[in-house]
Amino acid sequence: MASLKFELQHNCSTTKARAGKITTDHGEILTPIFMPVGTVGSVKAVTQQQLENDVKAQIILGNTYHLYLRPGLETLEAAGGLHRFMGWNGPILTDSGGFQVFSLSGTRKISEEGAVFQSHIDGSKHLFSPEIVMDIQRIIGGDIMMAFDECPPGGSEYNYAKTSMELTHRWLDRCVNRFTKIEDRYGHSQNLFPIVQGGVHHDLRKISCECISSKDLPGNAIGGLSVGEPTEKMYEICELCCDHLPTDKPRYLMGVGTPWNILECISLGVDMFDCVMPTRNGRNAMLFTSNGVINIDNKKWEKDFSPIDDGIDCEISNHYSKAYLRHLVKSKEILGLQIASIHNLAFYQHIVTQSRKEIFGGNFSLWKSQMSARWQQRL
RNA sequence: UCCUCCUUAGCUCAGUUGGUUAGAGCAUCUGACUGUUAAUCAGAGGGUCAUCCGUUCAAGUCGGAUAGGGGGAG
Repeated sequence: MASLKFELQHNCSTTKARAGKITTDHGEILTPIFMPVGTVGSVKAVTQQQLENDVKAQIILGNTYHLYLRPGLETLEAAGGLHRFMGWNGPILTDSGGFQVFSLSGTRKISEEGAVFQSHIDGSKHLFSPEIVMDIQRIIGGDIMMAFDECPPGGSEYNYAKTSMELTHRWLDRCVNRFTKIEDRYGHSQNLFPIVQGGVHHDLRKISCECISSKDLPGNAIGGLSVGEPTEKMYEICELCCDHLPTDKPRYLMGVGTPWNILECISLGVDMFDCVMPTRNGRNAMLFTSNGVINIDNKKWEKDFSPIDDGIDCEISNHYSKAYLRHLVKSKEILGLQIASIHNLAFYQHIVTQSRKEIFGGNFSLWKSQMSARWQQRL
C-alpha cells in the first residue's frame, strides 16, 4: 500500500517556516499542524464530534503502552482497529511508549532487548521490544506509527546521551526490519516515523539526524526535547535537527509545547506538534487565549460575562462567558473541564492555522513576534 | 422573667488534665504542569480565641459580669 505523501507548498521568506500537506488514507493534514493527545483512545474530556466540529482537529494521537494495557489488543483487533473502536475517522498517530521509558522511569527497566514496564494499573510486567512495539502499533492501526526509542532526561550528560542514542538507533533498525515484514492492517496505509535523539549535544544530534534520515521513511521526528532542558537549549537543538533533516518530509517535534514554543519551532522548520498542555492545563484552570493566559479560577472573572475568546474560530469559545466557565470550574462541574479543554485545543488549532496563513501571506515573522508577546501575557 | 447551651480565620468547625509559634476543610491568592500514572500537585496570606474584670508563674481552656445567638420553662 502506498505510504503517506508530503507536499511542501510554501516556504517562508524570512524564517525557516514552511507550509505543506500530508495525505493519509484517513484524510489530509495541512501543516503546520497541532495534534491533540488522546492517550487511551480519548482526548480527555472531549468527544470525537467536538474534536471534528469545534476543535477542527485533523489528526489525533494514541499511545501504545496505554492502549496495550487497556483495552488490550484483543479488543482493539476485534473492533477493527482504533479508528473504528473510538469512532474517529481522521488520521491517528500512535506514540510508541518511548516517552513512558522517561515518564515511568520508576517502574521500568531498560536492556538491549527492550524495556520491561510494570503496569501502573495492576503491577504486572510487560516487555516492550522494538518488534513487539511494531506489532502492537500495527494492531492499533494508526496511520503513523512511531519507532520505539529511549527518551533520556533533559540534563543527561554526554556519555549517557550517546549510549542512549546508540541504543535508540539499534532499536530503530529492529523497528524498520519488523515493520517492513508485516502488512498494513484494516485496509489503510501505516507509516513508520523514526525519532532523533542525542540530548542537548550537537554532534550527537547531527549523527542521529543522519542515521534516521538514511532510513528514508515518510516522516521524521525530533524526540528528547522539553524534558527538563532550558527553553533556549530546546530551540537550539530543534533548529539544528531541522537543518539536518530532509526538507521533503514532514518534521515532527514530539511533546512541544506552549503556544509560543510552537510559534518559535514553526519558524525553525517544524511541521507537526503534539502536547498534553492544552488539555491537562485546561483541566487545571489555565486557559490559553488570543489575548493572553487566564487562570479561570481567579475571582476577577466572577462577573466577566465576555466570551472566553472571541478572537478564534470556535463556537464554544465564542459562546460561553468567562464568568460561566469560572462558575463551572469552581463548582467542579464536568462541563467545565470539557469547555476548557475544547477551548484550549481550538486555540492551539488557531495557532497553527493562522501560522499557515501567515506563511502563505508573507507576514509570518512579524505576526509571530507580536503574537508571541501577546499570548504570554498573564491576564 | 428564669434555666440552659453556644460565641475560635471570609464560611463551617477541631482545640487533651490550663503549658512552645492556636489547627483543619472550604474560600482567597501564587506557583508548577510540554511524545498524560495528573479533573493533579506544591505553597502563601488570613485569627485582640465576642467584650471586660478576675484566679494563676502561665488562660482559647477556670470563675464572674456584659453583649449577641440557639433551645427550654413560665
